[in-house]
Formats: sequence, C-alpha cells, structure tokens
Amino acid sequence: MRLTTKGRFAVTAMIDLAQRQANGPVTLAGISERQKISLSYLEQLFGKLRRHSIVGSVRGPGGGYRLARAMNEVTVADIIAAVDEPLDATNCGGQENCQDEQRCMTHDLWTNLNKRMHEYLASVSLYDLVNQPKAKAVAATIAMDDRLRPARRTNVAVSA
Amino acid sequence: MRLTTKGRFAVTAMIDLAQRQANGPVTLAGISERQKISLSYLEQLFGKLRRHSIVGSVRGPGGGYRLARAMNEVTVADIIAAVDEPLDATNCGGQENCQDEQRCMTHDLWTNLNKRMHEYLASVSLYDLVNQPKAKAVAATIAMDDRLRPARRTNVAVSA
DNA sequence: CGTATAGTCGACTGAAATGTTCAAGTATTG
DNA sequence: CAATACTTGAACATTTCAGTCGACTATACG
Repeated sequence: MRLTTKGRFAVTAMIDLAQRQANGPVTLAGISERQKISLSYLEQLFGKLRRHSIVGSVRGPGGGYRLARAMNEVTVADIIAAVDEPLDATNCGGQENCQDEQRCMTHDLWTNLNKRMHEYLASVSLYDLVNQPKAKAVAATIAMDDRLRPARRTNVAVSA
Repeated sequence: MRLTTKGRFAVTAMIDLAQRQANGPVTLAGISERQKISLSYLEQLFGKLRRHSIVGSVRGPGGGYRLARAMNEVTVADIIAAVDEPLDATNCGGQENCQDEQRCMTHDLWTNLNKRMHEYLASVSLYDLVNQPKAKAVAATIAMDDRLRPARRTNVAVSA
C-alpha cells in the first residue's frame, strides 16, 4: 500500500461528504470550495470511488454524491485503496521468484508492513472521523486487537 | 512518512550490505549486481545514507561502504527517513492552521497513522532482517485479524 | 419543452518524483 | 603512476500528481 497525498485528498473529501449528506446529495462543487480541492481532481477521485461502490451519484439538479454504505462501513483503507488503486507489486517481481540466494529477504518485512498498515487504516471508519471532536481515533486505535475474533489462528501471511 | 519503492530499494541494499560487511567494505557495484539495482541509483541512495550517518564510506581500492552503527541500531525507519528525506506529511500546510470550519479533521488521523507506521518501522532493525531464516517478522507481528474484510478481494498485496 | 444543474468521460497539461545513464572528478592502495 | 571505488552533478525517459478543458448525458423544474 502506498501512502501519498492523493489518498489524503480523497479521505478529506469523503469526510466532507459524510458530514453533509444528511441534507441530500452533496455536490463536488461544494466539496471543492470548502476543502480547496480542484473540482476536476475531485471528479477523477470520485469516479474511482464510485466504481468501487464507495459512493453513489445522483444526476441532475439537486444531485450530487452520497455514501453507498453507512458511515461505519466505509474505512479509510477502502478509500485509499480505491483511489490509489492499480498499484501493485510486491517487491519480488510477481509472486515467488524473489532471489535465489537471498530468497527476497525483504519480502516478509514488506508484506508484514502492508498488513499492519492496512489493519490500521481498516480500523478507522468515516464514522470515527466524523464523530470525533478531537483525538478519538487514537482511542479507537488502541482498542483494535485480536479479542474481537473467535480464535482463528489461520496462517494467512504468505500469499503475496 | 511516505511509503514508496524508493525506501524498499534502500532497505534491500542495506540488507545486502549488512550481510556482507563482515569481510570488509562492500562495494556498490557488488550490491548493484546482486540486487539488480542500478549503480547510479545506489550512489544516490547511499549518498543520502552517508549524510545521515547510517553508513560510512572507505575510498580507494578495497573500499566500499560499511554500516556506521551496529546492525541492531539501524532500523528500517532510519533507512526510509534517510532516503525519502523531505518527508513531511501533516496535511494542514505546516502545523496548526488547518481549516477554520472543520479544524482539519483528518489531522489526527494522519498524525496517528504516521506515528503507527513509524513505530512499526522503528521496531524492525537490520539485525532482525538479517537473522531471520524465514518468517520471523511475521511471527513478531502476530495475530491480528483481518476483520471484516472478506478474505480475498484481489488487492491484498499492496506494497509500496 | 427547454434550460439550468450536476455527474461522466476523455484528453491534455505542467510539475514533480522515479529510476537510469553518462561524465568528470577525488582519495587511496600498491 | 595506475587501478579501484567513492563523490558529485547533469541529463534523461517514464510515471504519477494535480489541475484544466471541453463535450456529453441525465434529470428536475418552470
């Protein structure tokens, strides 16, 4: 998973959307103005978000965008994955070949890092972001651990 | 903190260096050949690593690079910070100004995310990477879950 | 119906970051 | 001195970032 400013733009815009959708669809023009993000850039981002079924659109006057799911069902990971989309590529070429000699020693590290980051980002929903006067995400974060899940120690780690 | 392929190249090169420095300085030409990274790109990366006192150089025949500290004193976070250098990241311009109306609601999120990532990357040293026959980092990592995510969505493996 | 609204699509742009390549140095060993 | 290897800097193709533009489609409303 890549972390760039692009994902941040998308998250910022989504927060704006989540905050205002109670009054009906939210226009990109409005988000653009409030968040100081170029309208056309928003169009690109929301095109991707729409194709990933994270938002839905309503055309025509009075139209705009709405969330496609409940706020607490949309995580930051979803948003970032949608806009940063196509990329790609665990270090070692494609899947397995790595290096003979070293067996791609960084593989585990990066896979693991990705997992960590994804877990964290997936633990924060739009709901968390909107309903937080201040540092609440921090608390939500620490709470994330493995006690939610009934013992299921499968070893998923390997796959690419 | 930004996560790109650049940091991964640097970490890969540093692992190679750490593994071989017992026999004296390691040349970039060797790293280049073994790790399939362009020599000139390595030169750029190691220039930064040197300026950050993560490695030291020995000129002349038989020269090359050495670690400037013990393996367990060099973390992945150090390496990435050195090469990705100009990193910044907090959304709101510099420090505080954010947005009046929203007070930069993403601020906490990103700050926290950065902290998390940094903590994790700072918890893994070169020593850990070199002295791990196989999945040790994975073991260290644990037991976190993938929660809601329906197991497989094609984009499991993200990566830098 | 016509028009204004607002999303949809595609192409195009300038700036920056990625990686690579070339070239000219300097320090050190032998 | 000559070979080795780091040091520096410039030029370069490619990709991504972020924004712009123009044309199109769907729809609410007067």
